[in-house]
Amino acid sequence: MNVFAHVEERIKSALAALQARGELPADLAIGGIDVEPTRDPAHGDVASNVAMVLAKAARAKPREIADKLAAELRSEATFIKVAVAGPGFLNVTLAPSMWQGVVTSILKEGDAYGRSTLGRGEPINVEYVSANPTGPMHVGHCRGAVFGDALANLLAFAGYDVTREYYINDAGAQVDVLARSAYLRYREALGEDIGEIPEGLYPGDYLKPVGQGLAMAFGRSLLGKPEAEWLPDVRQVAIGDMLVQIREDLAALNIRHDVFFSERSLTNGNRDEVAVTIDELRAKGLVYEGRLEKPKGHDVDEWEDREQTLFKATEFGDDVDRALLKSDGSYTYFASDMAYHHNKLARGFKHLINVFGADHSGYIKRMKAAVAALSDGKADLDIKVCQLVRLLRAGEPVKMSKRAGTFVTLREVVDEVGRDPVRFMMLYRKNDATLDFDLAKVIEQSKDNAVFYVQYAHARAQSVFRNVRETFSDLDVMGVEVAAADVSMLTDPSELDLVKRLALFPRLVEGAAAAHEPHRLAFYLNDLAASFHSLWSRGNESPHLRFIQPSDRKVTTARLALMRSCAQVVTSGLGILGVHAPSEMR
RNA sequence: GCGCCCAUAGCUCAGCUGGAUAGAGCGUCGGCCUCCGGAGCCGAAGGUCAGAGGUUCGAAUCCUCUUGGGCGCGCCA
Repeated sequence: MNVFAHVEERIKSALAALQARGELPADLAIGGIDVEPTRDPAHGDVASNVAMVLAKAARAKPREIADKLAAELRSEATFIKVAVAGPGFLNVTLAPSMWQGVVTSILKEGDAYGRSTLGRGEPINVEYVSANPTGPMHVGHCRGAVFGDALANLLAFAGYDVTREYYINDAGAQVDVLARSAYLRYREALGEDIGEIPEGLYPGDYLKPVGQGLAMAFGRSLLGKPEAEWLPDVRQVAIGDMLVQIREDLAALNIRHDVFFSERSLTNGNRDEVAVTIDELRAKGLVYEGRLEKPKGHDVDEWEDREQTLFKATEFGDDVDRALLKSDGSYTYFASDMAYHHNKLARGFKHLINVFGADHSGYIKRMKAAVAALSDGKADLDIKVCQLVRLLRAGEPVKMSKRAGTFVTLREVVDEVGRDPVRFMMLYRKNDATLDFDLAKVIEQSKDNAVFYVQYAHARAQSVFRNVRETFSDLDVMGVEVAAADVSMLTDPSELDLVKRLALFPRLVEGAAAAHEPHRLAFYLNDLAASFHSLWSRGNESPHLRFIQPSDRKVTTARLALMRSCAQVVTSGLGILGVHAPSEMR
């Protein structure tokens, strides 16, 4: 049961009643109504702005409408107080049974509590990570990976049919560099002294095993041949090895993708999907041969003013038209990416989400333009940009240089601080704000650290479940006696405070899913844990508020029900974030 | 030069797509362990929401400008 939905429903039927009696215009457009928790308990439990929103269209004063609605709603049995306040807020105080009933429904729904039909089962494609397959994942990839994964979880929880996708950039010049670098390691594996790795090739040691693997597979057969003969084979092996490693890195973070989509596959088979896409755009009159102006204020060496094949991105809000072919006639990355999105649309996705790193933010407009053009405006693309992560250790920046091979890998970070803290901290911030990630602080188990704070709440609840067996040996915490507990015994303000927080969960899930903002969940869980810990401490001061009351089985059962529903929401919420809810912290 | 993102308490950040008196954590100061886990709880101090206009019943939130930071700027990916 969603209490906010319940109130909204009652308000709407009250409006209908007023319209039926002619007290409000019959053709009044009902929209934009908010039903939200009050910030101040003095305003009751739930507040709505109905009257203010409808005032103009109804040509009446907000307070007048609110008064009429209030009169109508006072007969509602689940409302114990309906008041009009301020500029025209409708403040509703609910009967305690409404709140207590939340506990019962959480236990009834179990891990389905909070799930939503917002997505109506519609397919949605979330593309994230998509790191170049030229090396192990480094910390820079970490945030986008965790964000995309949590967002995908959240959307699935909110009723979407989610496909998690990784775009493999295996067709450009970078993978050729990878192949050359691997070939060098191959020669090294066969005993040759390769000396310093030349400028422009990847120096990392991670390619040594690739070289050894090539030596095993090909023996000396690739030696002394021209590059054109060995490069495709070496490239394929190297990319394959890199992808294996990337999947392992992702698995360490509990991340998995449904589809790994190869850029090369767009042009590999009988059908050149890039050409098809460009033809389609040409048929729409969106492709032309032309010249671009040299960008101002930015040093572009060797600018060559030449005619090229361009996509009319400016017709869809981009700043300039974008090139589809390079000077050597091959496709630009953007052309391939358009074909890739054309492919997504062809697979039936009308909702697309791409997770980008901050360094790709300049790419947003052209990508949105591409999807708008390809789908004739019928599909939506949301691009979530994850800002940079500053890696610190005890306040000092960790120095990284990709050239010197001293960049910190994702695996190193996960191994050092653990999966749960990494995931939670990456999500405990808006995606478009920069993030300081301090390796020393993240493992401190204190309130500084929201992960442990939230997990601790769950562990404490589990601890009570263990302890209760000593008092009521025949009481099964997970059984029907608790599920059917008399929740009307939950009357203490701090108990109701926790219940109200639990009641917020479904509403929060919908808001976070609609906004594509999983971080809201992390903050919610922190607040929920605070309510829980507060209630717990009340028991330290007032023994009659402890969960286990040896002399009162009914009260104990009711409180166990509350604990169980809280543990359920913590588990569900952390689950969406991909964080484990432990039964003990020791 | 242009585009995008950011600016909220001493510090790190929320603020539920425009709601009522702007909230947490850390830090500072003061309290709470004979019993369900003190990795916790309770309280106090701390604000020109960068600045100036505008939109309206109502703005930290939306629009314009200014200031100060970050990222990016034909054929790289």
